[in-house]
Amino acid sequence: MLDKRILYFLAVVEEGSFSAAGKAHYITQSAISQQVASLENDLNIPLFDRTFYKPRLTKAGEKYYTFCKDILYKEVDVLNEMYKLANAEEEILHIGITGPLESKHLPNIIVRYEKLYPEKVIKVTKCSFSSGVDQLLSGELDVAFGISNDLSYHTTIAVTELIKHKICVICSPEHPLAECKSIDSKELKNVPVVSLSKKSGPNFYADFMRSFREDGFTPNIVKYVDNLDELILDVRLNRGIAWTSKEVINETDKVHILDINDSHHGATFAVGRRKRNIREDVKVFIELCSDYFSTVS
Amino acid sequence: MLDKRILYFLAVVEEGSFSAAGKAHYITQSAISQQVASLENDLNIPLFDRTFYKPRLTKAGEKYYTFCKDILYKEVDVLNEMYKLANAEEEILHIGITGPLESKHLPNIIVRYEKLYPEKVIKVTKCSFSSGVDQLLSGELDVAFGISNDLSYHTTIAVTELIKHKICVICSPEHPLAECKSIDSKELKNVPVVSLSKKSGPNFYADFMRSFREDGFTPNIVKYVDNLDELILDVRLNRGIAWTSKEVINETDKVHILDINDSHHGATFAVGRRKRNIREDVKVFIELCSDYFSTVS
DNA sequence: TAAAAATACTCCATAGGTATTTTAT
DNA sequence: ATAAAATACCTATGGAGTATTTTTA
Repeated sequence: MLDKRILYFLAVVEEGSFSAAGKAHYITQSAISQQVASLENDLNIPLFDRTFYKPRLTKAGEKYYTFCKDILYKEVDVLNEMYKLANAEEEILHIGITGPLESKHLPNIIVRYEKLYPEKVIKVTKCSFSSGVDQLLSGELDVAFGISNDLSYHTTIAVTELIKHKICVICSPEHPLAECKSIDSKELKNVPVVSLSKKSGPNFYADFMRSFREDGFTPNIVKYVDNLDELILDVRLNRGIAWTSKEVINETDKVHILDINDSHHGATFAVGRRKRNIREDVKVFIELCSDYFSTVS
Repeated sequence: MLDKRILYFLAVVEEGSFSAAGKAHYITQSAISQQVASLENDLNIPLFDRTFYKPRLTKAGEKYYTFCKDILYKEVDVLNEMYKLANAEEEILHIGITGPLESKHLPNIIVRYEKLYPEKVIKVTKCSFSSGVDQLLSGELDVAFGISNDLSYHTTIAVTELIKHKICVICSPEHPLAECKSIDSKELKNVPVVSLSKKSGPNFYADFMRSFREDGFTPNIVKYVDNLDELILDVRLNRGIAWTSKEVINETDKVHILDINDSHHGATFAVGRRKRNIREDVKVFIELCSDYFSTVS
């Protein structure tokens, strides 16, 4: 995409005169004269020797002609490559996961997705509730699983809720509470608690604390951790009890699960994407998630 | 000299936003938006992903950015080279010669010219009166020696007269006229004549024939030749007599020279250049010729 | 709240046209 | 005599500004 004046210049060279160049571009000789003169003026170098009947390239003009033609030829190739790039769909689907729920169910969803998009490559990244959101916003991730509240906090993220977590309390088998099957919230008032940190999900955390207020007490939090694996480990080591959901606990975790009778705690497992991400396969992936989880619960 | 829109595009990439690009070019964000959009529209390829707060290059956009930057870098070099070419003077002086007068005197003029322009290269070309003019007009020659009348025939040629030819008739030593030192024109009425052809100099020829009419008779031309060497040869071979000038005849030509008492024949030796050839050294060269011949005669 | 981009609308700078002169062929 | 280029002058298109809305951060 060269300056129009250069295209006129090239036409003068190729047509042999300003008038002929004008005809070739369906404009007047006058316009060609003016524009080429303006080009020469900007370059501060004469391109034509006008002392003959028809204009002749100066040596500088010859150099410029070669240079410009070369650009035009190369531009054709570049534009072709660009056209291919523009029409080639992104071949990677970047998925962010946060915990064991994804580990359990994601393979089933991916199998369906790959049937629809066999040429796509899937890259899965482990992240926290908050880093998942950040990476959605920055474009590093196409979809991120997590807690509905954290995903919903950003207006640019479209959230699709998948299943409601069944909130429970877990404790070490050595913990006194390991005797019970269920318990009332108030009885947990002074019990040492391990919690996910604010950093790992600001909204999850705010929600968590609000729920305690609604339950009518302030928890005795003795330790903060940044992810679920650490949380479960600390519970097993009997550092405290923890609020979590039944869905994320496995047999192998060797922790005791207590139902809570009157809790305001709650969380919804969801998947998010940037609203303005227009990729069709991303939307389809989320539909697949939605369909899958509707049959699971 | 790329399209202005491309410079805006590059600025958006480098400044990181349309507004910043506007500031960099002292125009509004609106203008940048419009022009970049117009560029994308012409290319029919999006250059930016506008779904984020700030624009991000698409893959095609990255390719285009690299391509355009590359052109800009190369253009700097090309313009430098062009600037040198534009300011470098032409190093060759093309001189056209027609006969022995130049062979005799040109070396003396060239010596003076070379003192003034030691870096110039001189190229000498033998030509006829008419081809000398043609080559002046086409630019192949910078200066051409010849007959004033032929040079003057073209309004675009500046003619500088050098010396008037002393017209004489030459004949073979075996010719009856070889007895005489001078002769009246009318006595040559029926004598066989060799003449330079019309082709070798249309105006010289027309002039030649007009002079005969003024002398009062039509010459008995038996042969036409295209240059002086052939003319002298034919005279020596006694094919006929010939009108020429004393200045172009040497001892070694072994022809007899007759003065003519009442001839209207005449010719002026001159040097011509294209009027619009603005080279200083060409003008100086002709001044040197003029000065030189003013001292010779 | 602030900053960015798009867009509708407006204005004017300049690309292009008209008419004429000059010059080359 | 013809065709070309330059130039003065004029017209109108499109580049740039203003104001506003929408969106992101």
